[in-house]
Amino acid sequence: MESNRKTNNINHSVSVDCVVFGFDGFSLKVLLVQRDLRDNLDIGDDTLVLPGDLIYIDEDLEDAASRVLLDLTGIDNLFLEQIGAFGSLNRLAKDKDKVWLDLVRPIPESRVITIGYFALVNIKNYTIRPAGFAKHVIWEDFNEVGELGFDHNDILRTAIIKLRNKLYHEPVGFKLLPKYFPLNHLYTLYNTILNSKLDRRNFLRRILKTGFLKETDNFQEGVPHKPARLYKFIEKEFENDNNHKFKFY
Amino acid sequence: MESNRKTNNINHSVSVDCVVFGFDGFSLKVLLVQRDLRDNLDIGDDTLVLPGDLIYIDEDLEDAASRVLLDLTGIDNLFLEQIGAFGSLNRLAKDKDKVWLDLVRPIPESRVITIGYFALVNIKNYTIRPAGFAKHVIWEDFNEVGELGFDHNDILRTAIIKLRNKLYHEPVGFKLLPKYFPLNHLYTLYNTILNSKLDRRNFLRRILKTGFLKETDNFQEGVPHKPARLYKFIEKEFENDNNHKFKFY
DNA sequence: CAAACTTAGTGTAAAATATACACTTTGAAA
DNA sequence: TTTCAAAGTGTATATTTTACACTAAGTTTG
Repeated sequence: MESNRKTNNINHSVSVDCVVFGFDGFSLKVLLVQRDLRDNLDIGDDTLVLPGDLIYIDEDLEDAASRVLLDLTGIDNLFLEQIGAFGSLNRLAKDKDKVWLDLVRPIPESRVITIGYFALVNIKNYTIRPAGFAKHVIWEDFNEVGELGFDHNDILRTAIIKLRNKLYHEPVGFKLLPKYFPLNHLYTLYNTILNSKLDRRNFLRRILKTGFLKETDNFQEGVPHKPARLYKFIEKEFENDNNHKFKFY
Repeated sequence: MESNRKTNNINHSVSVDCVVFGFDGFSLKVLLVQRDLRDNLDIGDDTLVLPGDLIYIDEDLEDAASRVLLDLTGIDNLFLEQIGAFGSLNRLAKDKDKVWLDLVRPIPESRVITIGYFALVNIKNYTIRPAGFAKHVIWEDFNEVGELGFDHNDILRTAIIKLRNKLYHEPVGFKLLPKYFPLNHLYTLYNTILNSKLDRRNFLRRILKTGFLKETDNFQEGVPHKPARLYKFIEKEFENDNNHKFKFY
């Protein structure tokens, strides 16, 4: 991102790329950046890519992912989880990718392995970073994502699978919602992401039985129908090793 | 491994490390190598590590893992799955680790990120590679693994969690068994790896209902009791995206 | 102000699955 | 031919899932 960074403090073999998921109440969104404009180039390349960057030589992987997202959204301390490493030899081999690499990278021909991360954010919290490339950042509808640069479609594909599995086995859907939310928002979130139409009654029963939700005394406001009670997520211990027993849905 | 490899064909920032699981009928085993002897050093360092190596600059990640395991076991085409990337800044910072790096690596001080893989092998197929460092390779009982070099205990910890989750949701236990096996072997395998004592009757019923097992006309031989029927695994389509529905156990 | 509308919120019967046991069978060894 | 050890099968009960239906309560409309 900052192009004045000292070259010798950069690891030219390893980058991070981030899949940031958001939910606007209707559909699942992914944060994408326009790679051309991002670096103030003008090579007529409007290719969209995941936000990412080479890591510093003295930077932990997750810190690098955090930094990229902080630069981009101004939000710190996002929920982040590693997707895995992507190192296919031809991951940067598209013609357009090469043009971009030549212009931006000090060692354009070097082989780069990327570590994918995914983040879940409450889309309402997202404020465009005032300066710089912020205007070239978009929330793209997940189902309308086209061909991305590099191997980013692969990374995205892996990310959505991880997200779906997580949704089934871990209390993670809340991270896409504001602090207080009506149960129906959680319900549509599950339906949207899992691409299903769960039975509403059964969903509510099950989600409440998990014990991760606490009802509050607040209700929806400004809705043209009976306002629903707002719930909040209760932080509880959750052992990853036991997550097969846990059916969040 | 081969130290005559050309330095400029190596990516000095990225390595692979492999967790190879085996099952001997009683306990879960992990393949470990003695790092000192492996490279024909004599620095009085008997530290055990996971098999691994720097990747070649023109080598896919999984190919690198395969290569390491082929060198080690002579077995090709192992079941391999990525665990993730491990890139903590202090992952090579133990004193003993540094001594070893100084002796073996052309650029000992370089920061190395490693990609972990795990493999499941039928331990009976494992033949020690005739030459070289093979005698410094051991099958260690999983429960008796002590402090390993580098951050390899972290990698191992992540691997066992992945293995357990996989065992619950995917038909993967077979890969640790020979082609034909009695159901009881599968049963003890599950109990061993999951650290549980499942109800035998219910286990058998469930495992058969999955449809991934086919009975054969062969039976155990040389056992001092009623010989059990041998089963084999049926290759079927398995969608990773649907694996929450699938309870293998 | 009453009727219509929309989503909130709850009840339940039937089907399917999980759990907890117990018993029978069969080959080898004593 | 009796004993032993593990193979292999049955079932009653508890629990969970599924499928569906109804009532409640604000808002808007006529």
